[in-house]
Amino acid sequence: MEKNTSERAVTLKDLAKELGIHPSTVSRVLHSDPDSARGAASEATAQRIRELAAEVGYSPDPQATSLRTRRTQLLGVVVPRLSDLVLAIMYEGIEEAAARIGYSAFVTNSRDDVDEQRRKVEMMLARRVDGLIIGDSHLDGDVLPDLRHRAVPFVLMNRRHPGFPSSTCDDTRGGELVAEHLWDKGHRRVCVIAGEPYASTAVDRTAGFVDRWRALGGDIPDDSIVWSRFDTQGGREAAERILAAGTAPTALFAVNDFAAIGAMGALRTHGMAVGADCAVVGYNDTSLAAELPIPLSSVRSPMAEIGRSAVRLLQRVIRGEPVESVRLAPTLQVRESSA
Amino acid sequence: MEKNTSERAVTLKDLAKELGIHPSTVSRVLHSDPDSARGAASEATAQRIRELAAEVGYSPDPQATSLRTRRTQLLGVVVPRLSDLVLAIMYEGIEEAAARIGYSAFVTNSRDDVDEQRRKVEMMLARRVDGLIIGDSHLDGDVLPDLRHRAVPFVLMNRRHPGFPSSTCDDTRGGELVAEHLWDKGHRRVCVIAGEPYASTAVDRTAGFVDRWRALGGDIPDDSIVWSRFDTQGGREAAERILAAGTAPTALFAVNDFAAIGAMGALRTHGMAVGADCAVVGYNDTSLAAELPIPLSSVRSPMAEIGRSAVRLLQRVIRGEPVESVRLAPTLQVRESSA
DNA sequence: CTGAAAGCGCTTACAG
DNA sequence: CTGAAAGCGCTTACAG
Repeated sequence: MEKNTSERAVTLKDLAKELGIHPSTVSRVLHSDPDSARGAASEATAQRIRELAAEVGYSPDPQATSLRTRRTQLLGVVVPRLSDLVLAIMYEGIEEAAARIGYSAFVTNSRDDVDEQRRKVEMMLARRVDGLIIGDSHLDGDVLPDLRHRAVPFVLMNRRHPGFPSSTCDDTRGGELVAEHLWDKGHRRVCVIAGEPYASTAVDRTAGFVDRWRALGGDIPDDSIVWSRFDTQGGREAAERILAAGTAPTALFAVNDFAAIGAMGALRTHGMAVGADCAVVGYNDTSLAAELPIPLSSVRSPMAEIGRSAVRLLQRVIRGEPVESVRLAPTLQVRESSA
Repeated sequence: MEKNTSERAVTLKDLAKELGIHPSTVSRVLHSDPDSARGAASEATAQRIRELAAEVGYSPDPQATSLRTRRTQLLGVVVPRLSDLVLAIMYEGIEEAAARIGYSAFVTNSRDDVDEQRRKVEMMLARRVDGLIIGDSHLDGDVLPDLRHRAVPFVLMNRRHPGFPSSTCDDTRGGELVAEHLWDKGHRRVCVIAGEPYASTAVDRTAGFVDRWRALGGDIPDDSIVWSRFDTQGGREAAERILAAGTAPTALFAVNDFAAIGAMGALRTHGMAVGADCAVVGYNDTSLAAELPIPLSSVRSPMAEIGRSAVRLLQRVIRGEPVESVRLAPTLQVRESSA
């Protein structure tokens, strides 16, 4: 039998015919793990089968296998956008963890649009994924109860939602860390570039900061909290609004590194020196933060681990085991922007 | 028939039984497009079928369909890493263009490692994708001839390789644009942060710059070209090497925005003002460039369009039609960093 | 216009 | 230890 280079892939039947045995025997051998022959076939037969399979590069047709077993070994992942570095890193964690347990990850962008999210989820289900990792959950979203009602195995990632299992950073704690740091540095007039109000990440980081700030005795009026897009431009616009509003703060907390970078740009435009005139702290400690011309202080969240942990969580859900949400601890990296 | 909320999905057979007709009739109707009944069934029957299908939310099992048709409607995409913003944006273009023609995109990271690349390609083929978009081609790579020999439909994206169809930016032209710009601004002592020598993007951008520079009458010794990683840290390290080497250049061309940002950091560390003391130009014009504290000049490449174009190219390859590589035109965005 | 049959490539009880 | 059969959910010639 030649190594296969033609159109048609080698099938179980081809192997069986070549060896003069029944396809079911080949199947049995190839699906029990090598050491435990488990009565699948005699060791001699098993060896002949495995040798031939390796020689011709046999790879079972996953469509046929799925049709029979009712499992696709596919994990669907829905994120707002992979061009958000934070989600891209989490996805790398997902891909790695999924591969380790025999799944492939299948990812799609929803642009943080609820209609698109619903369409993409349906697309994933139409593809018959074994489970779903939702990375774009909205606090007011209604797709989750529907998924639960349809008994679809799923977990949330990055953003949490009360009542559903999730793998996230402890964003409340992250906000607290920033409040403590800026308070210690003597800042008393601070503003928060808070992100999108529909995302738990934004809400929790902001709430963690504000609550801790007030507990420390600080004052922070509501109009010091400016909701914004998560990206660089959103951060710049939010900072512009803050600086236009009157007395400039001595420190800014942006709940996202990219928003923080945008804010740094706005400060410079207004002739203010980042660090000296106004401290800036970001969130996620993306690889850029440490390398910026003025290195950015940032809350480090274990992004890849959040992705890996989501996979482990989902695996338990698929198996019907009880699960507990995971909230991973953040740490603060202090750099020149707020030193 | 109730809307399906149980474990088992509704099948063609279920629909047929409910309507008292044969499954093959249901299949025929559901697969011819609505307006052209094309003798699939009487209009009356067709209508009943479509209504019931919509009512119960029938979605055909793609595994069963694939097994029968020998097509998965899956496009495999291999990229170095989605956490590289450039690839993430290209992937968004791929996803959109693929959906438009009835395919789903299935993406994986290879970390720019040749072994990993081979593994990931094999994984994609084992999943029986209908075609492959290779975004991590190495100039010295040998996986491409093997793929061609096995008659796998594939195209390259972002990085080209002589003899294989690709969708890329005209990187040579991009390098030329930068040379012309810096020359016009009066710079005569320039260095190139050149990226990885195995990537055609790096090689072409650098060659385009150098060749044009010399054609303009400029001098650029070989040790002014410093190979580097594509990321921020790689750019910083390269710039450090350049600054340590002796006479500082008056301009730096980094073949990647992130490398350019790292270089800006290194300049600042050495007390040099970006723009005033040393111009910096990047490549790709990622969303960050315009929003940086010192806005970065950058060659704009049509990233999403490169992805979309790769899909169209691949579709032609899958159909067995002749294809021509696509090289999309770049434009230069001049900003404060080199104004 | 519609039905009946075969078969895509697997897995999995069930015999023997 | 191995074979034979059934069936997962589709599509597609082939009849009539």
